[in-house]
Amino acid sequence: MKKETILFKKGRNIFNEGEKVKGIFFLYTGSVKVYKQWGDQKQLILRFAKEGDILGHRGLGGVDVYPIAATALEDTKACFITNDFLEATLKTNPSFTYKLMHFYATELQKAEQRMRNLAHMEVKGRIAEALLELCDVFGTDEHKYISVAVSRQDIASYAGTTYETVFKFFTELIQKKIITTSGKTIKINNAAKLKQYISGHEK
Amino acid sequence: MKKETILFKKGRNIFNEGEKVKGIFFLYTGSVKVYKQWGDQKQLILRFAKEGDILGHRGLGGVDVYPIAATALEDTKACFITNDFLEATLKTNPSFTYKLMHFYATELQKAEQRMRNLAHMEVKGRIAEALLELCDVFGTDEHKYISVAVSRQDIASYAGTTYETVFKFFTELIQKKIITTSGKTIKINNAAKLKQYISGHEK
DNA sequence: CGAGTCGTTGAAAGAATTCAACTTGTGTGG
DNA sequence: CCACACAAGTTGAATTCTTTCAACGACTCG
Repeated sequence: MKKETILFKKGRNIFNEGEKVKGIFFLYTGSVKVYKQWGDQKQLILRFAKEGDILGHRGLGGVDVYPIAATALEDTKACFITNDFLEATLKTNPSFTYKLMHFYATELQKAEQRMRNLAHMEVKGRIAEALLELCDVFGTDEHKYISVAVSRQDIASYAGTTYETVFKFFTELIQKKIITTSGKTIKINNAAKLKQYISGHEK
Repeated sequence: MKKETILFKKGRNIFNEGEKVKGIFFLYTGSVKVYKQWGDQKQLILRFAKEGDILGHRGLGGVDVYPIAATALEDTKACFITNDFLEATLKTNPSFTYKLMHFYATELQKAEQRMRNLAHMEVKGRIAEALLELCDVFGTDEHKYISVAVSRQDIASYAGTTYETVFKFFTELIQKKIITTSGKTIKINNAAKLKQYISGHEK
């Protein structure tokens, strides 16, 4: 037993928080949200992943249960790699280990950057950041719309705020023509103005 | 040039955010805060480190400047390891690389845990968490006081809140005899009650 | 003995969430 | 094809939590 390709339908859970770690995934196609739960209702989305990204690597630290959950945002194909195979590869292929270590280091930096933002940036800034991040991760289609339809609830969960707050800020942004929406997809018209909401917040 | 031991006086910066990465540090003695700046006045403390901990390892991800700063909380001795030496060790010693990778994976988990807390936990919970974390990292002296005197400002920066808010909550905790203070040091009398402020927050 | 800093406190202001209502859309069954 | 029920989208107002501001007393340093 080594690798196998699995298809996850849109909305399906790939793995759950607290579930025993069985291995890691490489995404072939599709997109995924990775998140942590808080109470019943609230979640914090840690990261969006797309083709080429690794998933479930958080299972490698100490404990043997996933500290996070992952759900497919659209139909997603992933290659599953068992722990045994992964461990064997790490042992025989030091340069792979080295690369993976660098990957972790980068992820850590990003996580800490975001930690600071969650702590000190105001909500509008965090939502603006979330939009730019989505654009960055998923890219845009031929009409400059963000390629994946992410719900406002998910944007809220990513920015660490509520659905309504996102909604109200979106209304403001649309009025100012900084973004445009069409159904569930979003277009950023003016990234520069969006970034103004982020800035270093000096009074 | 390989390793050298350096002494940092209390309050001294070990390295600054944006500074070019020169290597990493292992702490022999003392304690350190690792933080990110926000604007002029605000900072978010990411982590407290003590003897035996690694410092500056965030410099390994992609960019070659430290994404964070570190300051000694008390007189601290550290062993400095240059990048060259570190890289050489990583290349010749795969099991070290493997361990370092695991270390990163664990740090990443902790960071994401804390991210969720910053996003969804209310302030009192975050302060309570900060106290328990301090206790966990630094341990207590013979009178059960936390071994290192950390300023309330630093606790605020760790919990992502303001000095005054920490102060007021401390007053409440002291009244309820959940903690005791003596000068700048703190004793936790009732960890269980402190944890109540953290809980899963279901209404 | 001021000047200034730090610790302490209360009150005001502000930001975001929550709540509740209303509108729109969707689907089901008559 | 219409009527009704239910879910989802939209909005404003009230509430809550936290921060900010300002003032006061204590304590330290020239």
